[in-house]
Amino acid sequence: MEAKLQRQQALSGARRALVLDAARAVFEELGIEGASIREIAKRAGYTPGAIYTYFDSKEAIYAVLLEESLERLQSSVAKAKVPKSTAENDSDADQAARTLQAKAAAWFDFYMQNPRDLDLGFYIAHGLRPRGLSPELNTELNRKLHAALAPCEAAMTQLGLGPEAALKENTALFAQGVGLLLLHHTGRIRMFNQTGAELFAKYVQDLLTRLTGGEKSASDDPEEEFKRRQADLFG
Amino acid sequence: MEAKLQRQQALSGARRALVLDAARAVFEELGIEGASIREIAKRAGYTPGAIYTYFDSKEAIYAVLLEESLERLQSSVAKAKVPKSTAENDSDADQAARTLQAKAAAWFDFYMQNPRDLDLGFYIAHGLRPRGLSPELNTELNRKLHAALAPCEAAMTQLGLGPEAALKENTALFAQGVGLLLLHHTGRIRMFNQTGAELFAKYVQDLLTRLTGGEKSASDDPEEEFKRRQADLFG
Amino acid sequence: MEAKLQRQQALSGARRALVLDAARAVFEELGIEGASIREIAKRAGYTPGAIYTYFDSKEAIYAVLLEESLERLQSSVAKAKVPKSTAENDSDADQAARTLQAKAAAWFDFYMQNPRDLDLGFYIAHGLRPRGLSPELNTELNRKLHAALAPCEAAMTQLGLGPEAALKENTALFAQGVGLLLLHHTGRIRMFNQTGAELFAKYVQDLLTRLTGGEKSASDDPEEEFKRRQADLFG
Amino acid sequence: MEAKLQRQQALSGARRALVLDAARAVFEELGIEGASIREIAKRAGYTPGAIYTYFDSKEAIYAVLLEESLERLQSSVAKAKVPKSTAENDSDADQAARTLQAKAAAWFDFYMQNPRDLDLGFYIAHGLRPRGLSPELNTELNRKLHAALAPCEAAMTQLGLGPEAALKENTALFAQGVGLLLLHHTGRIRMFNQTGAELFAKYVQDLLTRLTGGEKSASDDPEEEFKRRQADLFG
DNA sequence: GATGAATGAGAATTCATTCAT
DNA sequence: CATGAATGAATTCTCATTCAT
Repeated sequence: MEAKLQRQQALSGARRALVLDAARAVFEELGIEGASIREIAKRAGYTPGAIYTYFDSKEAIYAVLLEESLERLQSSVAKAKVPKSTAENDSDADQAARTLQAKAAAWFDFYMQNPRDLDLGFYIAHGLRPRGLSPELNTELNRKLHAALAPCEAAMTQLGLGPEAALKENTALFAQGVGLLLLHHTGRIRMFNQTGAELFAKYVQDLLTRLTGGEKSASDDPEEEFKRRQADLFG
Repeated sequence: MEAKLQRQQALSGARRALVLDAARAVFEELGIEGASIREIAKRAGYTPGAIYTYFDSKEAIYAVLLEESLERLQSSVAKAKVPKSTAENDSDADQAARTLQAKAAAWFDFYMQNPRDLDLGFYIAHGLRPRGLSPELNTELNRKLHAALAPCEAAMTQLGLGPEAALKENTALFAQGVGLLLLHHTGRIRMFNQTGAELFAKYVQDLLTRLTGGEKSASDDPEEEFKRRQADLFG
Repeated sequence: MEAKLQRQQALSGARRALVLDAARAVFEELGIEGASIREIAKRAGYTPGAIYTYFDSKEAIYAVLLEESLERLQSSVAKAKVPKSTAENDSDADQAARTLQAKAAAWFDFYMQNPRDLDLGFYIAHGLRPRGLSPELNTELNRKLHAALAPCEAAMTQLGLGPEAALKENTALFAQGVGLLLLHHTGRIRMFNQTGAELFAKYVQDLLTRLTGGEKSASDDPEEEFKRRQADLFG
Repeated sequence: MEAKLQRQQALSGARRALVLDAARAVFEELGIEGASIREIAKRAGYTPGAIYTYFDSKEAIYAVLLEESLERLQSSVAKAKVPKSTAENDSDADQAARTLQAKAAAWFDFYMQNPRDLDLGFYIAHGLRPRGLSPELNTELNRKLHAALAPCEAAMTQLGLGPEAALKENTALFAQGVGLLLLHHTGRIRMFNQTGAELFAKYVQDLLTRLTGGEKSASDDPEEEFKRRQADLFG
């Protein structure tokens, strides 16, 4: 009996996942504006009405997808490896610097390779403004985004910044990344003959320089380090 | 006969402008998602069908509106006054620094106060990807955006950067601003307890520090300067 | 040019009327619950969307239909002929009595023969309670209903009732009629082995007796008069 | 085995009753239009499909509910107390008059305070015409309604009316009440500046006057009696 | 140049009902 | 007995666009 229940729940979950997969695929292909319950149902092999067995509304699907997305983001950042030092005199600050670089690159890279996830994040901001989002969910989503960005902030604290300053710098870092990603995904970055990744790496580099007073860099040779970071991003 | 033709063309242009005015008003009020040909027509005193006398499609209206928007942007930046020095030993570099600050603040401020223009800019990037945009128009739009941002780039060159470096820094500056604006308009910036304007001013400040080796600041007292900038932005 | 305009307006009105006719037919056949924009459009030879060229909403159609209905009701009452007296000693009171009988029979008869019009009247009372009805429209509809029932009230006044008493009696009269109509149209009246018309005539008769102190009847022979009324109702 | 069968039937009946309770609550709260199998099931703690174990269709639920409603109506009327006379010379006719008043007030009051029950009664007359109602059930419902109204009819007989006349008057009485209730529940009565209860009491009063030739009233002071009746209705 | 009419596709939901499990 | 899944048809309404007049 328990086994049966488990099987059923698994099935149910699987079918729900099927719908989510379909929704993801639709978003991927048609974008958020092109997505519709009709289309999602069609891809999932369902009647439109059947979707409502699994989700209360279209917005509810968006919300779940976004939650998932943020979880993947956080997981990506968490899993990002911080390179070990090759130098002898590796200080705590050096370690923190490498952490900042690695974690920042991780979230930037995530959105670089998953543009629709960025869309999703800003969709709720319907025309760049929030809507259809319960305050609780909003809080939850903020929490998840924060969690994903927290490692960078922690690294900055270790580099000597106070909590307020660290928050400020982390916000600026996030803004820089988001701006570059937007420019990249809209093709506007080409107009500047730049790549988003390159500029983001440079930003992080400059940030470190600022934070460590220029004395300490994450690598002895900034140029070399820069190229390594590049490779990391798209490796 | 020629006179008649001219008169007719002038009239036509005026009526076209009427439609554009209506469209602008609709976007301003209802946002891009809320806009519809019906609504635009109603406000212009036309029936929906009549709109197609002046524009081939809804997207065509968007495009023209965006062009206009970029022109206003450029004009705002051009008109932005660079403060005269009060110090005796005012160098060219000091002048360039003040220019950079003023011009950057100008475009940032423009989008801060006209969020719909930002929407418009990114709309064409329907879900953050271009659509309904001919390559020629795209090029033209890029040109106009570039023109608006050029003063900042020029100032950087004057501060000693080579053309490539200046372009790079200008791109980064733009990305930073766009990121902050996005965060601001979506309300996400509150999650960081920051204001976009403040962080943007800080970014420009840090940029100047980097460019002038820290010796020269646009103002003798960075803190005071910072507050002045703030006032500028929302004065 | 004027002729053209007139022709167009006539056409437009005709098409609008076409939709109304279709709506009326649908109501007639399917009842108010069975009516739908789809169905109305189909009968009118239109796409559902086309209906919205003529009416803002489904409720708007209902409203117009109901207004029309009340106008027809009023017109029916207005046109109802009051029989001349055959007696020599015909007083004003006799005349008023005959008026009351004729006018009351007129509105009762109207709803007897047009059950859907009664439905319509009470539809707005969605499950016996008003909805989707702007206060202005509601007032207007009330006004129209009042106008249709006014002649009865006037007759009662002439029979010596004060304004308040006349209003009271008219309300009771209307309630009696409505109740009987309801019983009739739902088939419940058969359960009483009665006909609505007969009972309504009796009510009016009794009312007259009450009002004239029993001395005066509209006819010298109540029974004969009663049968005449019956014939009137369904003649 | 029989015991088991009985137990099962009892259980089944209880569960069926559970569904009915839920349905009643839903109707009470949401009205007939707002009711849905889904909602009823939810409140009964069931899934929609389960409802079909107990009822063949939505309409079947309505029917049972209406039967119950009529039983409650009858019970209300049966339980209605007839006031004892305070006068010395209390005749049978006086007693009958008081009975008529009390019983009529009882059913009127029942529907006054339970508007949904009235809805239910006329729902089956979907748009004022029967549907989804088997002839047998219809007969049964009629029988129940009759039973509820019978006491009034009996009182009239005691007041001297022949069977036919009593039936006729009872029908008229019912029609009057139903008409007033409808006017009341749809808010239309306000348009006449009247209250349904007041007018119904007056009707009964007039009826008694007619039946007793004006000599006998249920009370010596009609005005006082009238006020007492009012209190009865809404006490 | 402009209108009014109309299309046809599409939007998100809701619903009573069925049925394998 | 009850569930959960699914259907399929229906609901009102919106929209960009076309086109004869």
